[in-house]
Amino acid sequence: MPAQTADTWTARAERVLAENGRHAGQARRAVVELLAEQPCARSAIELEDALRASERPVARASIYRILDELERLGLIHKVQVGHDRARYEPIRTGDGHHHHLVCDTCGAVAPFTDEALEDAIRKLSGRVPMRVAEHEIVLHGACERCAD
Amino acid sequence: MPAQTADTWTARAERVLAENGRHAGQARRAVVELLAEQPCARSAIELEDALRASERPVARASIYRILDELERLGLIHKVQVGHDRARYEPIRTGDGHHHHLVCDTCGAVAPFTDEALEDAIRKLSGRVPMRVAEHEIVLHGACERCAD
DNA sequence: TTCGATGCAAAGAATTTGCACGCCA
DNA sequence: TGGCGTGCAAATTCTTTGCATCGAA
Repeated sequence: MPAQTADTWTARAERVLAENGRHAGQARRAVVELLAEQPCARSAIELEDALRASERPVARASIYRILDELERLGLIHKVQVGHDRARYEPIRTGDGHHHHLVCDTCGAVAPFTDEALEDAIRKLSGRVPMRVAEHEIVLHGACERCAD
Repeated sequence: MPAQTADTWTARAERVLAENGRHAGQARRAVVELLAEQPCARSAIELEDALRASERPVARASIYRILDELERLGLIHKVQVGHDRARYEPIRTGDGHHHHLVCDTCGAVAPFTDEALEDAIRKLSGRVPMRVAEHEIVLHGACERCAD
């Protein structure tokens, strides 16, 4: 049940923030709750728009600061899908990590997972001249709606 | 021999440009030749710096226009490695396509290839709710120099 | 001589920083 | 009360556009 997953992440986020001596501001709470509801990565601007339309608008600078902090605390991932701005999404402990499909026509972003792909990455990581910490995979193309 | 590969790409670029009714300007020639020498993806700013230090400086706006045109003609790829600016690299017909390793410490970018990975992507592409045209894979971590 | 090519400056868009004030622990 | 939290405006950085001029076919 996705609602519970969201709650869990929200709760963990609040806890981690508190443990790190952060006060509980309203702007940050609004951002955390909004992030928890997202099905996939969102940009700072998208979050700002959604918040402006809500009951708790948050200044753009605050959004960037909050996102930056959440990333440093390991609560969200900053991903560079599409050829434009950065996007952010919660790191949930339950569901494994996923990658992204990007429609180059309408800009839609959707998640996908593939174990064979992860396996290939794992094996590959040992053979490469680098200590691999993360990986990011983006498939570009036309989504079902735009392909027709 | 890499020099020949570079020559081949340069020649193809000049040909494609001519076929599309483009005049042969000096700024564009300088950019094309510089791109041909690069071992991996470069940003517009990096190209500008290299050109300013050379005998044929090119205005930044011209560099962006040239890169944009080369991309539209299918001569270079625009890739979003790292969490920052866009990078560009020639599309050579000979050597297959590759992906990127990015050092999060020093920012270095290096290419790698892996057939198992490509295979996984090919198989995956059919199962996904999208007509996949391209894919981009980036491994983040610490390069050999920075890992020590 | 006709367009494309290019430089320079200004405009834009995304992101960051400085500073003063407000609010939580 | 002290320090984090937040908003607003200004500053940065990367990229694009407007416009006048130069150069290649």
